[in-house]
Amino acid sequence: MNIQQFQHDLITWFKEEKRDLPWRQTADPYRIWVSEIMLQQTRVDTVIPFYNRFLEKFPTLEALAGAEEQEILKAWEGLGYYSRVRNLQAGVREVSEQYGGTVPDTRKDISALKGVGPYTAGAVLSIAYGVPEHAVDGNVMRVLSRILLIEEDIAKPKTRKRFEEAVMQLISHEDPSSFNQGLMELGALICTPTTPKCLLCPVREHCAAFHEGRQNELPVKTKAKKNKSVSFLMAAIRQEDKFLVEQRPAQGLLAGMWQFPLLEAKADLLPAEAEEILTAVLKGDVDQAEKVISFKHIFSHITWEVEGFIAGGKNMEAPNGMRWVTVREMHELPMANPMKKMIEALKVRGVLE
DNA sequence: AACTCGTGGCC
DNA sequence: TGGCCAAGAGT
Repeated sequence: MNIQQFQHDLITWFKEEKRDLPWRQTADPYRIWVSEIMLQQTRVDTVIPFYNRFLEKFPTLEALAGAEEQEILKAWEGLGYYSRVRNLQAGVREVSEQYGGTVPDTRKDISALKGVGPYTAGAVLSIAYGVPEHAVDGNVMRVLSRILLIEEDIAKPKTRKRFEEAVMQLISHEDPSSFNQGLMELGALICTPTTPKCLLCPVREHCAAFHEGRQNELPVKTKAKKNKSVSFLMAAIRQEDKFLVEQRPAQGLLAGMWQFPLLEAKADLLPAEAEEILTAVLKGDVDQAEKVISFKHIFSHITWEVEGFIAGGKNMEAPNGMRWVTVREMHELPMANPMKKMIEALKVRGVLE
């Protein structure tokens, strides 16, 4: 492989064909950092509106450092992987306090920040500071597995190191940013998971898999195991003009998000059974239960099968960790999709505005 | 190393 | 429609 020629072909193509994305309009390390966190396991088209809103609300590192947790969660609502934004804020606060607000420019220092792993460290270093450091994501592993004909399983953690070493051999020291982004852009536009567009590829002459006609066999990636299912009872309990809501635990799935009371329960609950369970668990007078919706919500590793009920409460105190809120107040709270599905069902039913 | 942690789009 | 995926990190 002629490395100089490869760098030139990749970088020239990238500068010519790169998409016009919001985070390519800035040199602000904070903004590039935010984009890299949002883009983790998330599609570009999904990220764009979140990125724009988020930076309108938190335009500077200090603005994010000073925000309330509920505020940042609300800004992240609907994007998923909510620990990302908590870790991002923790990292930002550390930069504010330990580095005077300037994002550090060495792998050692930036990697020590919350939420900044090997990929994000290299991405921010190369894109914001022009440091020749590897930034190996799924795109890069796919692209280089083909170009270099690497047959190791990219689903295995150990394999990433092999690609990091490869990038350090190949990376341009004149333009590390365009080189790293070029590899990712190539993976997104040309060297796609299925049916790569080799005839449009700017580096196909450097590609070992293309020369052997084996581009469709790579990368090697073992399949993920499929997820399990759990049944829940979700209850919108109305008392006067308020509904009972609870905050999820600070750790784990959808940490810190708000929802109608949610209880693990058997499938196909009757309204009477739901009333009985709710009365016992909430230690209150719950009546008039009616089923509103039944839906599946598929997370990456688990599936919720939710049966949603509307019910009435009488002279109930809010149990620990729960609150009575008006509909207006409810909409200020960060809520994940299962809760939103229930709210939508209540709107359809005319229970909610 | 294996598992957790969301969402929406695609075929 | 179910499986797979998309600029990963924390534990």
